[in-house]
Amino acid sequence: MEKLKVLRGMVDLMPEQTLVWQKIESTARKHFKRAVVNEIRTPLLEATELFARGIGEATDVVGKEMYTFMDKGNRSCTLRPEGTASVVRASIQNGLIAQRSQRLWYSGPMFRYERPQAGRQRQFHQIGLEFLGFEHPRSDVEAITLAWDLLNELGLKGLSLEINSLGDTTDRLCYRKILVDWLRSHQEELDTDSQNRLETNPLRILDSKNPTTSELLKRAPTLNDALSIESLKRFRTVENELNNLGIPFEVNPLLVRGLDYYNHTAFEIKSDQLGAQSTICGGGRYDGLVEQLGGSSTPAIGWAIGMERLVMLLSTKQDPITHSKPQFYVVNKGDKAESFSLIVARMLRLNKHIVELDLTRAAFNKQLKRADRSGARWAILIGDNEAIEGEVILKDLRSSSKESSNDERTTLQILLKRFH
RNA sequence: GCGGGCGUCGCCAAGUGGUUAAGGCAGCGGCUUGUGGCGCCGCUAUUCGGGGGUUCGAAUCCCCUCGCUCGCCCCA
Repeated sequence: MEKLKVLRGMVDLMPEQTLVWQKIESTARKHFKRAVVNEIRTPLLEATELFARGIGEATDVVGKEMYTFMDKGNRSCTLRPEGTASVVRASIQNGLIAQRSQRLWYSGPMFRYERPQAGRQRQFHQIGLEFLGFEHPRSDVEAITLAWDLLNELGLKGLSLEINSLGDTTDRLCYRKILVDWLRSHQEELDTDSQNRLETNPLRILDSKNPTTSELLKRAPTLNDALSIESLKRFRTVENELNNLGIPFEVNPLLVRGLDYYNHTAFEIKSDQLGAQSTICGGGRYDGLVEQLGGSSTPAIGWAIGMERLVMLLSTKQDPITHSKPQFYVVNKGDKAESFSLIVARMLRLNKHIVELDLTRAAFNKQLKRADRSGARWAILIGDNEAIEGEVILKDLRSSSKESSNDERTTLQILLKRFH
């Protein structure tokens, strides 16, 4: 029979790995709580239309990377490739923005049909933040700060922040025209991918990794040159406030984000310790999206962190997180003992102790061997004799004494009397 | 979708044409019928991702295929 395996690009997380994930999740939860950012959870599955309209038909994500299928009602459904569109949809639908501004965060799996490689799976996980209804550039700065501080709180080193301004819609259209005109005059020097993008998504050409193209782009007109006074002023405010906070950053005029909805501030946080996929956080302002998805005009900014990439960074660190070891390991042999051991283990757990119960019915010495390996401090030995008397033998596995007369033993006997 | 590397037991791994596919870890059983850590003994791949082919003979050579992995594209 053929072996069953996970789908390509999907990953099983084994017990030793889930510890790192739990740490990230709990750190993030606490971090957001301190900034009064509330959690939102939306479905993994949405109408295809949402992403097509929200993210943009011309993007790679929508064009070739979505998990899309027809359901039994003949509706086109898509496994969410990112979180922002869903959060905006949910906020509009539930009247969240109509009431007041919102600070939201989410975490969970996203799906993109791509070739897997280091730091990129088909099912991957993001922690994201969305500020809805905040217009002032200070909200950009707070959003960025929350990303930066979260990553630092997790103990990551070698991070760098890059920011850029894409301007408002008018700026972008204006620049788009300037750029396309300029690139047309150098069309022969462009790689084929970039030539295609001239039609579909010219701004994406800016962060092409093709060497000759990127060389050419050094001479191209920059986005900054096309910014209006207001947009420029806005961008300066972001820069100044980041400086005030002492958060180091660099302006990267070639930074363009892959999704259509961004305007004004765009940013990425990269790590120097990852492979080719070095961006661990990406985000920006998306003032037009809410309206585009049917809500009232609402300014917004957000970001997303790639959890797999975080995990890669945290797993290479020196101090590994380890599983909690049992305090008690219950060894039992014999029919009455087996029955009684269930009671003893339960009783200890009800009193907040960590207890591993041996369920194998193996020989005493085998069970003790396992007790030793489990890392438990105490072994509780139960045979039929003990079970009949309602007693147990407590053994300290660190010393070699058979029984010990300290507090643990006393506590145990008191508890036993109560439950027997 | 396109390139490079790799695929031998649950894990790590030797073996690169010749009768039985090393070894280590883990697991199981025993020495020790109710007392661990150490030690010793034994057991655990009719089979080398799958399918064809070459050969007297293949894990080892060839072809195809699948999977993993790294990179391109793109993105978190």
